[in-house]
Amino acid sequence: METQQDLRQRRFAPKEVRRQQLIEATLDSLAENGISGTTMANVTGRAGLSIGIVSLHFKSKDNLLTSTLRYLSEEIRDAWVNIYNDTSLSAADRLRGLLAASFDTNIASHTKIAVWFAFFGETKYRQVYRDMVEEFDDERTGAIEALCAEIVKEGAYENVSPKMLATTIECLCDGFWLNMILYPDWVTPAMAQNQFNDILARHFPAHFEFAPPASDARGLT
Amino acid sequence: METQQDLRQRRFAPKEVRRQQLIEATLDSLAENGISGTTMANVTGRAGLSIGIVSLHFKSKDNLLTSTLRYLSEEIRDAWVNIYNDTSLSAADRLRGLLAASFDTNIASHTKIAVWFAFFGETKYRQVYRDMVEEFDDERTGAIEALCAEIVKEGAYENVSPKMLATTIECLCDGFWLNMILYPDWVTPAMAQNQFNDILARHFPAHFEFAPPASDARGLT
DNA sequence: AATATGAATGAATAACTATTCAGTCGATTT
DNA sequence: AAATCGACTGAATAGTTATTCATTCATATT
Repeated sequence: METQQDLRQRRFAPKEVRRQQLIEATLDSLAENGISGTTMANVTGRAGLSIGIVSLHFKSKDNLLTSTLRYLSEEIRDAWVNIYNDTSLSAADRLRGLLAASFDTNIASHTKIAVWFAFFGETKYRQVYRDMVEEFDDERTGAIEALCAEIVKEGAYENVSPKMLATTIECLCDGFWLNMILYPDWVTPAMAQNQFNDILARHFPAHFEFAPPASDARGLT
Repeated sequence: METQQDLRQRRFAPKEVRRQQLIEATLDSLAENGISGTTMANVTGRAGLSIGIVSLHFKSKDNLLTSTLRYLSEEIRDAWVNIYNDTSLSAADRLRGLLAASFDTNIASHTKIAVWFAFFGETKYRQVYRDMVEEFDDERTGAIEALCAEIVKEGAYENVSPKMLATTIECLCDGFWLNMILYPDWVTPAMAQNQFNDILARHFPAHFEFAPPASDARGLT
């Protein structure tokens, strides 16, 4: 049987294999060097291919970057949508699952988070991001809001605005992501999970439990 | 009397005026074009000066960027430290003031936030950021933690970890900043203030009041 | 085995950019 | 008024990078 790995090493491979191979090399280069340091030579060198290969499979560098962003955004959407759509689970479990998916180490690896922020760093690509991902972002915020609304209804909670809480959760996600790459030793996915749980327990005490305080007390100065 | 503005227009001006002028042009260029689009010609052109001026006042482009980051980080530190150090205010008011300063439109303008994220976007400058700002970041998180601890003591609140809450606040700040430049029509400084108030009211009900729900209810779908 | 196909190569090109530095020019001093 | 000073200029330089395309070569077809 011929594996993907074999195909990559061979001189000729199907277009889709090469495209994926180049996108992954681009992810690595963007994470390591940012947009200004990501050159064609760098990307193709990482992939073990020649300079000219990009113009063959993607017309231009710009198109390669755009395709890379599309790949990332579709990957992360797939990750949370599956859990969100599983209506056999309770709303609280679906919310827990959606957040867990957002900090899964495959989806939110150091490399991939760094690439997101590489795109956020320049107006030009921030616009590309908006044009491409705004719909997904809206969908995701809407999903979180819907889950919060369902939990509010179940628990007859007062003084909780699902829309407001959804926005807070989204912004907090982004903030954790940023601090995970700025200070990886300090901010970890486990910490993010823990803090989300705390926030949710404060809003929905019948649905979420406070974590035992031991893990945090240790860190107090 | 000779104003700063006059000095800028003249062929000769003191070094400090030129340095500041170049830093401001760099801020604008970084916000508009990111790091990869910020060229010497672009920066000096904006400042109405010639190409060679950067090497005269800053040795290199790299030094210009580093100096720009230092300027930003000192500016934001000055903004919150003044309020934090005013011990005539209550801890709750000092926390409110610190957060208000972080979303002040001079400190956290669209341009300046975009510049922060330009530096976060590339590993190389993320490292520069860490080396330069980590101390300030620690100081700020420590200040927020200390204020939270004081409020906890005042209110004899249980189940609130100052360290954990400080981290949440910091991450939420960053998340709001990002979304303010990604979706400026959706996420505004006023919204950020409102959400911080809600979070704090949930932790410290005797110190912070929930805002009237009217402003949010309008937005519900 | 000969031919055809098209994926892949990489040298060459054209465009761009940071840095340098000899010369310019307004202000100050003598 | 002449000389000095030093902030400023911008053409020239050296280096980098995206893009192109004639050529190479593994595989498929006849």
